[in-house]
Amino acid sequence: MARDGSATRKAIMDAAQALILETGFSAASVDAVITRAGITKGAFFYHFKTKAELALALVQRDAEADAAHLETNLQRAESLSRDPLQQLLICIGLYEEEMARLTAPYPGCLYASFIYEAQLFDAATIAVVRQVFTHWTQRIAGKLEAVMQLYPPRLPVEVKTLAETSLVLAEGAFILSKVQRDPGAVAAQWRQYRNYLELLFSPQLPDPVPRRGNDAAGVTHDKLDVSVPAK
Amino acid sequence: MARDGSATRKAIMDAAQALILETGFSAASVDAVITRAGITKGAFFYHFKTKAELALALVQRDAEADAAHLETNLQRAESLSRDPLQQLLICIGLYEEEMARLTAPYPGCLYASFIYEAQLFDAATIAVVRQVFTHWTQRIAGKLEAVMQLYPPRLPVEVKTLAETSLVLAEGAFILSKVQRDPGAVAAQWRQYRNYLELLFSPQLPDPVPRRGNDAAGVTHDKLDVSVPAK
DNA sequence: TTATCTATACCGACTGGTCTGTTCGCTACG
DNA sequence: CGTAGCGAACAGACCAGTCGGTATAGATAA
Repeated sequence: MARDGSATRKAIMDAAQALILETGFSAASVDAVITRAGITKGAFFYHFKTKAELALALVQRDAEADAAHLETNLQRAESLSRDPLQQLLICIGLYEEEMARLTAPYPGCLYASFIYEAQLFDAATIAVVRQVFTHWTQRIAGKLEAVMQLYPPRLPVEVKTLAETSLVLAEGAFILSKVQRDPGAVAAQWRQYRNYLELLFSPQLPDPVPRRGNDAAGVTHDKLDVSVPAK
Repeated sequence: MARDGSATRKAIMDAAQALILETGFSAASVDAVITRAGITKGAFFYHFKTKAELALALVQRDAEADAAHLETNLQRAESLSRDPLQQLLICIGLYEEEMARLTAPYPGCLYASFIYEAQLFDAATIAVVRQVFTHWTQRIAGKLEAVMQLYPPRLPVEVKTLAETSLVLAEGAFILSKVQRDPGAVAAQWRQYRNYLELLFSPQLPDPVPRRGNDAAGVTHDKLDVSVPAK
């Protein structure tokens, strides 16, 4: 089957993505990528005219996957509750669950990786990253608007900023998890965002939690009552 | 004055730091650094045996500066209130003010930059980053412990995770501000952390804010009544 | 059925340039 | 005059990208 190059193309992109998350874009040399992918220079430059073209293809692939992922989770959440606040909390909870399921390779984000080497990329590549960010923000902000119609926030907040906080927490959590080599850190930070939204909007606030023992060993992370099908 | 090389050393480090935040470590070549610093290869390798040694020196310098910065802000906060919760909120507010004062060069964090190129650095350099993170976390967590002794949280939280959220928000906000080219984004996210802590712990919750006009134009960011001396 | 042709998919040696790091020499102070 | 501080040329490794060539699959045609 010398006729289908899509597998090779995918192998290149997968190898490159993993390498970039480990070493950054500049240090992920074409030689290193092709070694990891098990192919040669010829194959690489057959599929991508330049290394920059690979970068663009990578962010575009991630952008589409992430957008689709968000829609999936939002739709699941919307089918599980009619209340906008609950929908948002469930959606965040779904992301939390997914991140809690992660194990070995400490996650990372290509967008952040590229942004910290921003000068290396052309405007189009960076534009994709910016577009992903604004799309995510607007999608969440839309939900937050609906929430605000129903529940006045206990503190003055801008919807846009509050929506961005979800992005910010995710990106920051990736960094923390890499530093600590603890994939669980990401889920824990999603949980903080859920807490924040709940405290801001939820009409009936939970009773204060009685003080536990001296160290914070026995905190109960109550599970969401939503099971996500393995895809 | 051929006898004092410390100025040259500082020039190298400053140029390198700025370049690294723009392009990443690998792309910040020694040639680019010395051009920016206005010196030559000889001077560079007189002060730093290798490029890796420069990396270590940079994170160490930042680590010391950040630790001192945190102590300053904590002490200022402690002198302004006797209540641990207020102290923490004031301390966060001080960071928020400083970030709000930033303008042109969208801020960035050397730690995050290094972490996304982690494989390039030796264990000692990464260890410094990890140490900065744990130190910050423990310092904030200590304060949070004192807060919890007085005010039971409205939701179950781990002090460590909650302390890490401050770090996570800061790191994530740097990324957001770089993507949006908006230095103000960092301050806005610090504010979210203040909100979260207030909602979690403050015994008298503010009244729900009445819904404003359709767009979120007129949010009042009430100023802290604390002025920070220009250092 | 078999010979020929063409486009796709890939190989691997090679090139010009850039990278980190070395070497040596100059100069100005103590 | 000795050495701290630095300039300038150089060395060897590595980089992205090129190019002539190969293998295979299907279309065409005899």
